[in-house]
Amino acid sequence: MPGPLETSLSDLDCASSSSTSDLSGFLTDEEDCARLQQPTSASGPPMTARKGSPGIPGASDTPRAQDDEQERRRRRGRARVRSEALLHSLRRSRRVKANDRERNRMHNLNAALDALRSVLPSFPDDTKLTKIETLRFAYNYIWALAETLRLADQGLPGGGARERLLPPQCAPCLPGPPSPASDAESWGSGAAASPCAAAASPLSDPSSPAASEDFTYGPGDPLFSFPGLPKDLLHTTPCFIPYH
DNA sequence: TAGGCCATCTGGTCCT
DNA sequence: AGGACCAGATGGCCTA
Repeated sequence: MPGPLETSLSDLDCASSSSTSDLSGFLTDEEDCARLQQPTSASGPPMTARKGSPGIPGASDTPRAQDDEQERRRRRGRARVRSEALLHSLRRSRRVKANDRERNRMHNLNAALDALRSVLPSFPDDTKLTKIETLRFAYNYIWALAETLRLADQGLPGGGARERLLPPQCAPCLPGPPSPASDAESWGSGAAASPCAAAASPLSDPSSPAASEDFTYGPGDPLFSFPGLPKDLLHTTPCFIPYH
């Protein structure tokens, strides 16, 4: 049976962890608490190993000396449980705080992604782009806009050599001047591990707006509007697809 | 029901 | 020491 001190400390520890909104970590907490609430005898081996060794020589024979020894053991046991509980409590509170910060950090990241989604051309059916789609789409969109500006500066109508229209990440697909190496992994896992992989079959995905027969884009296009973007840009840029 | 996406927890590492 | 960042694990939800 745990003494009053052990019980109160363990209860305090469990209460502190359960008072948080942290639910998934709660199970392990309960296990830890259960461990902490084990009877003092459960923390036994060190105690039994010391049996009879300390104390005044010759005095442990009397009943009074045996009582004192037992009391000392009980105190040591209580102190040990108390320090373990405090350590656990400290670790737990740090973990809970770290979880809170991490949650907040991810919320900020998601908010930034939402902000990014809000400035990207939207689809009519209110489909929310996934995170990876948002990033890919944003990349392509920025590139397309930059390309539009560049072509406008050159007085070109929007056509041009295919090579010139490829974003740097697609360069490995083609012979030509070197450009920054693409990091295929950064484009996520799955079928389209890189823009180049996506470029292999630009219109193959029937769910892609670009695959639709009546697909158009440009000012006023209800499906997939990239304001001011030269129309043939899409068809000359295999990487220019929001979906993989 | 399998697979994709997501939120959350967690422990490790790096930075201030 | 504490916070930020990261990647792995896990479980829930949704859809084909």
